[in-house]
Amino acid sequence: MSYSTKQKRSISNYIKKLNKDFTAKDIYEYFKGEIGLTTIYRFVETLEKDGTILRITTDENTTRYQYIKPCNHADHFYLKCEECGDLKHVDCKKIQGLTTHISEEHHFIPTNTNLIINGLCAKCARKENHEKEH
Amino acid sequence: MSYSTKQKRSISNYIKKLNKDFTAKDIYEYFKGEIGLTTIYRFVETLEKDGTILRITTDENTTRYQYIKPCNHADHFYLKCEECGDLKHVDCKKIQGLTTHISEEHHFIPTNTNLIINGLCAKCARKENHEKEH
DNA sequence: TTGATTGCAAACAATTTGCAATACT
DNA sequence: AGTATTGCAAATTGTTTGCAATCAA
Repeated sequence: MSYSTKQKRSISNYIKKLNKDFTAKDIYEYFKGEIGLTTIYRFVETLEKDGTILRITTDENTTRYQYIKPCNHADHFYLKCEECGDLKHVDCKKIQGLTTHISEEHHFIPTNTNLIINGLCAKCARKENHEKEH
Repeated sequence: MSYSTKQKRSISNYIKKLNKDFTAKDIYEYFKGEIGLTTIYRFVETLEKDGTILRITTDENTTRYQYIKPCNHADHFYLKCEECGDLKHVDCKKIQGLTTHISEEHHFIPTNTNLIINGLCAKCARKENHEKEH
């Protein structure tokens, strides 16, 4: 897709290359001084309506989006560290069959699936262990 | 569970009887003049950490919660209807093995797992079909 | 040239924090 | 009495709007 303005093209290219989810502010920081926040909020909104990007669930209070590659699915799997807040994306195909099966069983039409495993990431778990030793 | 203060008991009773999801402001409006917003935000946060309520996905930019009726295991598995807000609890043992596996793979120590499938429940799907016929 | 788009500044809304008053044990 | 909890006011953070300047066709 080709956009009419420099700003829109820049944002579009950036989020396509980016291999993780993002917030409006992430984009703003990247193009600091080049693109205004207002423009970003406005463009991101149209991208969402287009279906180009997807609004995803997190437990922050900021809106997170993710670019959807034409071939990939709308299911999100995360490991969320309660200590440092890190959100790790996990690719898992097995779970898809499972959720499809359960949905059918309940005559439920799924649109988007979120699996969030809350806990301690490897780094924070290690840190916590060190602290206990002293 | 019994809470030490009047405010906490009031909030707790309110959300248990309420059969839909809610925001901090919803509670505030209900107890207008009786309970301060700050108290609500603070209590709701501890309820979420407890696992008593669940933070759910919406496309508003406010945090929505839903009370979870007690169940014996720490893993939560839900079908969430985007139309009527209904939250159906599903019992599924297979998922436990799967999340354990994913966690180990990433040296992650899980505390609690949430799987939420968003979509249309049977009832709302049926209703939508009827509307299309006219 | 004319209409769409940008981006600053200000408005608005949700949430958090500091702190003094108050409630519980 | 002494600690935990409340709630106001103010601060912070995320998002939206009004509008004049700028860009694209």
